[in-house]
Amino acid sequence: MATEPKPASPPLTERQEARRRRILDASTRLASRGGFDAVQMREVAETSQVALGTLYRYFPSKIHLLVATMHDQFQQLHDAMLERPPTAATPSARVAETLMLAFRAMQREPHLAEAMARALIFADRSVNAEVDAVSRLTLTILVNAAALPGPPTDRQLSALRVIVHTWQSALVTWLCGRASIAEVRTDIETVCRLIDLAAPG
Amino acid sequence: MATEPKPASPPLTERQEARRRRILDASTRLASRGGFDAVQMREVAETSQVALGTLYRYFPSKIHLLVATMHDQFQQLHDAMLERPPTAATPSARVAETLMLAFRAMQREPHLAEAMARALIFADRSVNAEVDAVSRLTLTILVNAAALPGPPTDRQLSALRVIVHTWQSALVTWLCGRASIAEVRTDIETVCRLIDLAAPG
DNA sequence: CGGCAATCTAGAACAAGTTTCAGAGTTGCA
DNA sequence: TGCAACTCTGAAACTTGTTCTAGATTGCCG
Repeated sequence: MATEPKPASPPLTERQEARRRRILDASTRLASRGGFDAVQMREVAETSQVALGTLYRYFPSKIHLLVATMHDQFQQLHDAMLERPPTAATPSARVAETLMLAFRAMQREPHLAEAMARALIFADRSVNAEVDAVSRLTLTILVNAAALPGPPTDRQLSALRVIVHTWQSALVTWLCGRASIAEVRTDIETVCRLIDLAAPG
Repeated sequence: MATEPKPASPPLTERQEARRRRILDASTRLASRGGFDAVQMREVAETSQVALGTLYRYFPSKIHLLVATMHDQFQQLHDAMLERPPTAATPSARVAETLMLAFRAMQREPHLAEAMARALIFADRSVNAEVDAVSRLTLTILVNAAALPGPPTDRQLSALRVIVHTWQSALVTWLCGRASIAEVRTDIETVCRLIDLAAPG
């Protein structure tokens, strides 16, 4: 699937690591301020003290940059969740709890959420590697949250994929004012029932 | 919700109607050829024999244009479905049947599907009116397909929203090569179970 | 018919993503 | 240390979506 020099990329030097971090931080800051449109490549380059060409060497497009930003944010979210796992009684309720927690985090930074979510869903094939990374991380978070008794079955994995789709769409729909929080909550609870429904046996 | 001059737009003259149709046809043709990127506003204008400024008067952005194109295509799909309603036994199976039918139509024109789907999910608030129109049409198609005994309940409407979200996401995921047809089918069947699950009582 | 208001046309201009390039700076390595 | 290869910088150029302007056309009303 991945044709880009992503998997076997050479290890970065310390300065390069620092540059990458500065870029991601600038992206996050600009996105938090004004959303997708406010993340302008020239400004990201300037803010992170890097030449435009260098920015494009690290992230080959604005979409790549924002998807990487999302991955970065999700990792922080994941760490936070490992500290405080969901407490609800059933797998579906735990997944719903986790998603609503994530949703509330997004509500706190709606512009950032908008920028990342739109980049993620707008991404085309050239961003597959990065999008897959985010998907895998998301799935990991949800599998952890579900805390199923055994390893997830195919049906449960399908249910989780559907849940992720729904969560992403609901997020965008809410961000665009086409759905209320109440509808989002309802839809998330609705779709999370699939987990119990897909229980083995 | 709608702030644009959409609801009470004055009736178009015959020539204007013809221009609009030429534009939508050009958009469809270009999208079928090369997808989202191939729909270039200058080329749409040229192909449809209309000045660039006029194109922007009819459709205020590329996203507006592609969402309108999707609406146009769905209306044709809807007409086709009224002719041959789904035949499966349960509401969820009928909805799944309809969605897979639509999915197969998309497979026949993958570039067109990509262009429309990406425009739809990328659309921001300024396109709300048009996106809502497509959502309403989609929901209508599915409610018809389900052929529920009574009017749909809130839970069933929520289930249908989730199904639409899933269908759209699955479509894009498939178009980007991030999921196989088999996964798409599985996920659609998975999510359609929500309809039965949400049966009243 | 004459004229006004809206619409359409052609084309330039602008904005932001992306590419390119020459030269300066770094790094790895013998 | 010295050099070859790679990386970074700064700036200009290019692409495509979008806006603007000036002048022609159209549609309509008296």
